Amino acid sequence: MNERYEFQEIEQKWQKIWAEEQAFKTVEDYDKEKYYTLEMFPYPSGKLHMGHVRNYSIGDVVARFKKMAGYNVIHPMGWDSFGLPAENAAIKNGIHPAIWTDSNIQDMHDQLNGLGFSYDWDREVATCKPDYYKWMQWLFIELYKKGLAYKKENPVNWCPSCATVLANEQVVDGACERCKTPVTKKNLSPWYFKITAYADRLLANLDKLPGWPDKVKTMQRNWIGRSEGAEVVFGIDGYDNDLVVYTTRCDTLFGVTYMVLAPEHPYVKDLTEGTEYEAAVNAYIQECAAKSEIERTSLTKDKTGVFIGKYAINPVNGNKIPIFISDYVLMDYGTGAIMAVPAHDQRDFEFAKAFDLEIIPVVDVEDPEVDLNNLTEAAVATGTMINSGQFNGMNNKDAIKAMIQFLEEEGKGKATVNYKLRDWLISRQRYWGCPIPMLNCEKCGWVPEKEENLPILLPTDVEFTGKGASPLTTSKTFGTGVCPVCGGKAEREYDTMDTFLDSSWYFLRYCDAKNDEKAFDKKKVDYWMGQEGVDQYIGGVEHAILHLLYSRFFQMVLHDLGLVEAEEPFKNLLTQGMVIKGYTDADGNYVKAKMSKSLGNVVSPAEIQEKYGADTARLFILFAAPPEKELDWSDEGVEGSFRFLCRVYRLVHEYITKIKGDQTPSAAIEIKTADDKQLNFVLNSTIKKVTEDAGGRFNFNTAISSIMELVNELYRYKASAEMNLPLFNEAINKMVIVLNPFVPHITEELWSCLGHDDRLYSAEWPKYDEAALVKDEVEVIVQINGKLKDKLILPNNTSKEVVEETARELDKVKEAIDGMNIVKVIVVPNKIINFVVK
RNA sequence: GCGGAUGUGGCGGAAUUGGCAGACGCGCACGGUUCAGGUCCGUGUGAGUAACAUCGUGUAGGUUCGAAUCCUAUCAUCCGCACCA
Repeated sequence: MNERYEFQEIEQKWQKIWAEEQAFKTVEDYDKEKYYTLEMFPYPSGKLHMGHVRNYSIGDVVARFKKMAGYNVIHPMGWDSFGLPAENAAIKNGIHPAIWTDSNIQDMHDQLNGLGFSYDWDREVATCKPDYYKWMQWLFIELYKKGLAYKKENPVNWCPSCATVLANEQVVDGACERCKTPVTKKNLSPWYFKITAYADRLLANLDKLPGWPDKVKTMQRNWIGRSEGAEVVFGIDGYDNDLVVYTTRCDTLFGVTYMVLAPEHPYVKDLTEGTEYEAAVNAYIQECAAKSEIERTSLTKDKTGVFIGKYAINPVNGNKIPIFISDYVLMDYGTGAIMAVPAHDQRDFEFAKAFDLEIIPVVDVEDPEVDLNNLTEAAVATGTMINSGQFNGMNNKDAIKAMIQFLEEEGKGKATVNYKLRDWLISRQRYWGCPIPMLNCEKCGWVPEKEENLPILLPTDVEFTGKGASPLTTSKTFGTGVCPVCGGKAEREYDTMDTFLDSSWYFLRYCDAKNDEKAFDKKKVDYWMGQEGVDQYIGGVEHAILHLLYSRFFQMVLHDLGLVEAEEPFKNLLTQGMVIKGYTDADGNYVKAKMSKSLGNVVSPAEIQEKYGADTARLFILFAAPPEKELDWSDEGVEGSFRFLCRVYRLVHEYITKIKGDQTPSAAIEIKTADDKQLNFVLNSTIKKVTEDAGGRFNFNTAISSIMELVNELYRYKASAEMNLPLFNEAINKMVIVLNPFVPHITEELWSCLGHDDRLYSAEWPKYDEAALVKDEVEVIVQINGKLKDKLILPNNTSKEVVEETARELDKVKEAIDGMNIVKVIVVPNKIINFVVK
């Protein structure tokens, strides 16, 4: 055994051995209980960052622990390898995206191996490879056949910088989620997935996911945005069509004093054409269209709009009320039209004030501060109905139901449910993505490609300019195909798929990654996924809505298609916190922020690995904070972790010649002295703690701290007079095993040095001895009125009576109760005695 | 505005069921080892006091024999959503 901890030598040695021995290869064993550990696969940018290292270190501990605990563990890794950076690199450097991506994958593959992660590389997938995207295309067609994919012309979100459309979910604060460029509207005819058909199920199933963080579930609930209300039918004076609005406040129908349509509402042209209002209305529509999403949503205060010269008729009282258009009404929510009740809706109130419109209160709210005749803001509290005909006197909550019933009887409305969730726009006008396997035939219209013609390969004769239409249109070979229905000439779809499709089912492909006949075998997927999906999914919270919602949608669809058993993809979800680091800002203040190149507070995994080794990097990351919290990077902390590993290494080295090969079986180890007893106690409580913390609650920081306590105890013990070598040996061996999931290289090395021929990666997790955890003597806290006064050392399980008797004899207790009345004595055996005195 | 979280030493954090607040690590101080520095080993380290007392988990109340933990109010910070009718 080397005297010094030569981490680089050790790490390389064991990585080589693991590869040679195929240590992490997993095969289906249908009789054995499985455990699916999954970390979000990376985009192959070429370099790992600390966020990756944290994500994968957490996953690796889980995988290694569960394997040692006896599960058949699947722990795969792959590449989310379609996407814009590759294409941008191609535009900039003239390297083909495939070459750029392949080389990055190779580099990152090596970096992951360098950190000692226990992946089964036989299951590796890369979404940009034809053997993966063939099945992506197949799945697209399956969705199309089910009526879940459709093409529709629409004004869509367009990122001028990325030169592509974006899904609703990819627009953040009116800007492109990726490049922050303000999004504009463009009329296109993209493909959509009908995710709204699953809105209710996506919402309801969240209640069946207790293993997900509330934060993520709440975000998804808000995003789906279910709201219960009613559609109300208004007539329009001098127009044949009815005007349907959506409202959650049916109770306020008597308070409607005007109507508003979205500027894009289809009636607007009809209602104003050839009238004196046409010019002003068109001018306003132009003005709105020119505004970017940011301008339209950020200037929230000032309400604008135009009267269109027509009147609607209130179905409950026949009142004629003016119709306006305004951009505070959105075309893509509800019906694109609203009934305005300025007395009870703040937005309507602001608009009514700006346009000097009538305000009629219809709910006498339970708020003494509100003067209904002189409102300063909308009155939104609950209350009693007024000015509402036969509904007067009702509680307004009840009036909602009564009003809906009334409308339904009159044929003037019905109860409905609305969602904020929109259908998923999946077309992208870019090259580096999966081609959409659809053809447009002059005779037959849009038809799916034949299955035997899949995959539709990405052409290589394409120009990358970053401008204009989809790059696939520049290929001379790609565009024409044969109509699978009539055999005539058909034109291919030139757009590619959103890369979020690729990542919506990759975890299923891992279960059967090499299948070239199907997307995956159902039996294999059902084994690994089970009834409830991936056992533990780990990744950043930034995917709370996009990826995690899309994947749930996909899984449900595939479940409905009979392709998989599980209805939800991820049983348990852990969202790890960001890696942050302090730095001094321009004003000289020390602040903490997420590691980023622009702030200059980045620590690269490579430099840490070179200086201290992969084990130290992993240990520090796992020790410094619980996984779901932010991780504050500290260079001193890293050194502390390194020191700990040196300390462990030295301890083994110092005693290696004495304990190596000791064959005393655990059962034959005698516990003789008090020191022995103490060491045995610490050893077993550490095993218990690590088992619970690393295997159950995933609090790796406390698991590691308890192993540190064991090491400290071993250092204390070796100084004791009568060292019990078999016990010491046992403690060191078990310490090395429980440390293994966190720092696999050094522990394999020490295990081997200790004379074992087997490997820790396939070792059995140690059990703790309950008997060793029972102490002969316990410390009992003595309190007077809840304040600590003294401590008693008593035999374990001393009766309440004896505890009280003993405690009364203590000087400090005598002193405190002298001349006082003992009101009550509370005794919790083995823990505490409290005298309540007056 | 709505929703979700989080507030504990000089710092990262622990306290899993209401029962010794501050485990473990960093930092700092002192001692040993060393020619010396570093390493390593050991001791100490919430405030306060000569020592006790006492005070102490954002703030103010409350429940309880007993509260970091439960309840009410409030402040601060972070995150998400946001003209969703």
